[in-house]
Amino acid sequence: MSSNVNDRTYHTTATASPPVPSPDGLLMFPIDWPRDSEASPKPTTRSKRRQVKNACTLCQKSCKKCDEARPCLRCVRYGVPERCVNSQRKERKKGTKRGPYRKRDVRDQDDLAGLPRSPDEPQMPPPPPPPCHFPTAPPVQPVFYTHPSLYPKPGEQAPSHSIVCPVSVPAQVDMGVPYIATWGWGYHAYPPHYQYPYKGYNDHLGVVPTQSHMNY
DNA sequence: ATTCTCGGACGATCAAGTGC
DNA sequence: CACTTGATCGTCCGAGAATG
Ligand SMILES: [Zn+2]
Ligand SMILES: [Zn+2]
Repeated sequence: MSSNVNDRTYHTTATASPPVPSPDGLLMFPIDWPRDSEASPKPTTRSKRRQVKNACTLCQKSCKKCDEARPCLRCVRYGVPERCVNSQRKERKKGTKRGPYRKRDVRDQDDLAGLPRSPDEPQMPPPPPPPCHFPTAPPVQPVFYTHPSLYPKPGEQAPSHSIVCPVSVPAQVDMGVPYIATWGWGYHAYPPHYQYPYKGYNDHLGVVPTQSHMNY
């Protein structure tokens, strides 16, 4: 046991702080995710991780935190609010036999753990693969822009301007949206009909270009 | 150093089982 | 019927790999 995973102390005190060097692009910025309503004064008490009921497809694909709003904060931050849609949830299986239940006070006999509930109940032999991470990303146009209204019309000159973004954006963007990061407070915008100008862009899993992809 | 991938812990949901 | 149990499904943390 190298790092006790039960020891997770979610950053309950991470509110209104400067950008932190986190590998997570979005969370590098002081997005004040409401961890738990009653944030205990002591960071020693682990607060429960709050999950949204339904992440958007892009956050889901990136295995990153979403929020209830549509468009979600991530999509807004990355300038693709129109692509922020709820992911589909599949219906739960019905008709599965479960066998008799145990009572609360008789559990924790520690040898009961792992034993089948019923002698004739095979209880889930093959665990399916984890649902996280789409096998393949849906085809996305490798383009990026700040807002659809900013698209030049097809045939126009390639934009050499840069559009100021009111919020700074992270260096790492792993959500499945086309986006170009900038290091500072502005970023360039390109209309969808332009070719992706960067090399090394990995469209697989919807990865988007980052600082290292920029070479112009 | 920075970016990206993804294993798996954790949380939410809800049908099956239980008791009245 | 309401309540409890626990399997299932989904979210997303964060370590390690990959890349420049
Ligand atoms: Zn989202
Ligand atoms: Zn979204």
